[in-house]
Amino acid sequence: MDKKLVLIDGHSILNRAFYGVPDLSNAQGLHTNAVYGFLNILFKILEEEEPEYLAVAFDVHAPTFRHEIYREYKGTRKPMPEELQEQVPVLKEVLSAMGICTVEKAGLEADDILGTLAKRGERDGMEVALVSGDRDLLQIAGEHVKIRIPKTKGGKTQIEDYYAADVLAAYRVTPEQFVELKALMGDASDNIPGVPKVGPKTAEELMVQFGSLENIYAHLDEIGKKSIRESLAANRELADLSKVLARINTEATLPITWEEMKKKELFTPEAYALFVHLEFKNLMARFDERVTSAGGQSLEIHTSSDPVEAEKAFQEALAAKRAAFWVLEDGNVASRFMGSDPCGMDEQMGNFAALALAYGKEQVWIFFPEKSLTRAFLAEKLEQLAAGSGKLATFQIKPQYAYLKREETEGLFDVLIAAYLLNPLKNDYALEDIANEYLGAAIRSRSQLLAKISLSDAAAEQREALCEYAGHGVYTILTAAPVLEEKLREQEMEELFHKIEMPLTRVLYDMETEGVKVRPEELKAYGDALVERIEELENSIHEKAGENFNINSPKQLGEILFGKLKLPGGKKTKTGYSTAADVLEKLAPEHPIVLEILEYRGLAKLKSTYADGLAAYIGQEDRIHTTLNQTITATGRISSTEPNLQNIPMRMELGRLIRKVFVPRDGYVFTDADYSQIELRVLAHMSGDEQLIEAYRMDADIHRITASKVFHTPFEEVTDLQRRNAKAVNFGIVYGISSFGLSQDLSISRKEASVYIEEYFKTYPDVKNFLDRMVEDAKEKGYSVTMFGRRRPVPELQSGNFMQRSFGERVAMNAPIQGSAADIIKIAMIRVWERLKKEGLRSRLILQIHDELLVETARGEEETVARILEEEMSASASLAVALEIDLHTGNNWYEAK
DNA sequence: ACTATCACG
DNA sequence: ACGTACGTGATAGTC
Repeated sequence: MDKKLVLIDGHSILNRAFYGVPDLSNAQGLHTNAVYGFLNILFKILEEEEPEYLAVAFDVHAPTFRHEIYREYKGTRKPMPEELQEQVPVLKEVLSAMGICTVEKAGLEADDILGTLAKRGERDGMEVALVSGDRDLLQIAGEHVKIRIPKTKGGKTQIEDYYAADVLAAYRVTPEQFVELKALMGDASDNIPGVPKVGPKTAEELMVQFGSLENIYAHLDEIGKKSIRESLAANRELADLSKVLARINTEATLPITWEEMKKKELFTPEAYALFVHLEFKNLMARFDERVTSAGGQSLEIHTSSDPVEAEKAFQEALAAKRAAFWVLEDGNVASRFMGSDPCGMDEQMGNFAALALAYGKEQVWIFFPEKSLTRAFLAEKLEQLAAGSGKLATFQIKPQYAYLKREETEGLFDVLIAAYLLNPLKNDYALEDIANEYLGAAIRSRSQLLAKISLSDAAAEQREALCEYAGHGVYTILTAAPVLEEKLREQEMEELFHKIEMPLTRVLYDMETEGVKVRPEELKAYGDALVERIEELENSIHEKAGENFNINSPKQLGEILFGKLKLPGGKKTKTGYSTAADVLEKLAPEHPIVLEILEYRGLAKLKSTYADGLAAYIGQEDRIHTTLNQTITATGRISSTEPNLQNIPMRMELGRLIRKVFVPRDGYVFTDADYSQIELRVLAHMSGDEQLIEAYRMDADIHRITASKVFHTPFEEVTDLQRRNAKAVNFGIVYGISSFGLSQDLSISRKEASVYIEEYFKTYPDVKNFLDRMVEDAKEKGYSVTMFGRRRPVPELQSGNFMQRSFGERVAMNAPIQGSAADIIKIAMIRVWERLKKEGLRSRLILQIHDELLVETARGEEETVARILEEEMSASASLAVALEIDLHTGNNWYEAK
């Protein structure tokens, strides 16, 4: 069989990929979408062709790229965007790491390199596949030269192939004639002038009729159209010049040999490390070669189910200065409580698949529970280890408290939490990323090693893979912990880590385990009541529309409203008309169907997300166990998932009623305490604005005071509208004020909004100074900082893009405020939790909703709990203004709020 | 897997 | 001129 050669037009494919793949970037803010897309195309081609030789050609000076759309509209060059520019060297680095030959030469365009190599390959008896996004290359097509043009269609890459015959079929000219076709019609983006008045259509006709430029000029008089004939006659030189320009040089001198272009092993450790850095998760799955965390050498992993060995290993770990453990278990909190009957500790430990232990110099053990080695025994050993004086690290400690019952977190170090604090912007904090980022080591990921099988199944069926996963994982934990600890110290987040985040892991574990009781029958009844009205509305809407359609589909709804009913729409969104609530509200007077749609939407939301959604999470004893995530948000807030209990309806009465199904257990009541405007108070404190601080000292309605000051109106005479506007400005300030945003919120002109903001800043001048300083600082340092030292990187501030930079500015204003408030309530949670324990109370903290804590309070403990909440929440930070608490009790969440 | 929408602070 | 308020998560529809 003939040898195969694949040639790739580097810049052209990178360019294609850039516009075809949605914006991606890694943790450092480096854009990666084009490189990612390029590699996808590359791998697809390699799979299909399986070539022996491979080269990628580049222009020496990055050309000005031509985006199709711009070419169409403007016919001019568009400068290469910075987001793309920065990916060129990255791609070259990746190619080099994979040992792929890149070819570039001063004075030669990539086209010429490709043409030369393609022809050379053909002469040497190779099958050539030339991959480019540029149709100019079609002139190179031949019997053994296939031009492959990738097209991205709806996320999928399809490739058009052209041998010489295909070019003839598609364009009615041979590849050789393609040059002259282009010479006639010209190409503005390539600076080929062409013949005036001759466009693609005319050029094609002429070439089909006459076959060549030469022949066209030999038979000029046979051309029917006078204007074309005259233009051709007058521009002979231009036509000839264009032909020279359009022709790709296939005889260039390139001092490169086939040997250099030989494809080598692509999946090298260097490439793997780069992919980790670029966060190309699915591409990393292609690496089969063994890469390890132990400095390239393979790690010796001991496995055992023998209690004597376990005892010995734990004793050694206890004697070591540092140790790491990792309990591998399946499922989340909720899964521990999903069965019908309340199960005992033994059964709850059933998820426990293995325990990994690492200490000293590459001592790595993995214990698999068996009859002789019980989970309870391992848990006991773990407990003893944690009670020792050494440092003990782990990854994601929260669920592991099921086996490590201690309430103190001193000496414990969760590398997940540390990695989050060091960069809260990441989507996930997998151990392989931590190994790469902080140790420069490469370990294989769970998906690579175990695909989608559960850990307990892996323990039974894929023990070897599980051992690599657990062993390298725990070794990474052991070695990364001191690195992360040092970084936390450097970045002055040690205290935040040890005093707030680590103790909080324990608090959150208890809250999750405790859960919240609901009344299933009432939830069901609530849902049934909704269905009745939903069906009524559905019928009425379909009747008014004159046809049945899916109201839940924005697409179909848009067609009905703006197409069939001809309502004045035409507003926003990329995919079509917007049917969002604010748009529909403005449309309500136009047609009675609109109000019904709005009501339908509201009810459908309550039914699907809350009535039905929550019901699916009810576990033993009618309790719902949410997962409280500590490493999700950019600002330091906690988030709640499966289910989200931080967005239970509140603002609208009908939705709010669902809170009646959240109830305390028998013999208990709810105590709900929330901070009054904590973010504004944080702003008053951090800015030190005397006026704002004074406003809070007056102990009156803050929005009314603000309105009074901003609108120069006596306090008593402030109108509701004035108060509403002042409130919106207060919110706007916290979000990182912009006149546009405020005008949108208040439905006023941007000018008016600007006036409000100006007046606000005149009233509170140091708030303005503070916000400016926050942006300035963040710009200089690259991150924002909260009162307790929490950082949030703001890479957008460096962007050349106005929109992105403006976003960065708003983030820089908001993050210190939202983040400090998050710090404060976290401190309060820890203290409330500790007091409840210390005072031997039966009451439990069960939920946090950003500025609010919900305590399931034992009857008889109401006053004590109220006092604890009041005291700890107001004392959790010492601000220039008081931290006020609103506190209520009730027999359900509706009453207590 | 992505988009639109909407629930909360 | 650019076109957005800050931070989340769940659902349904669409591709």
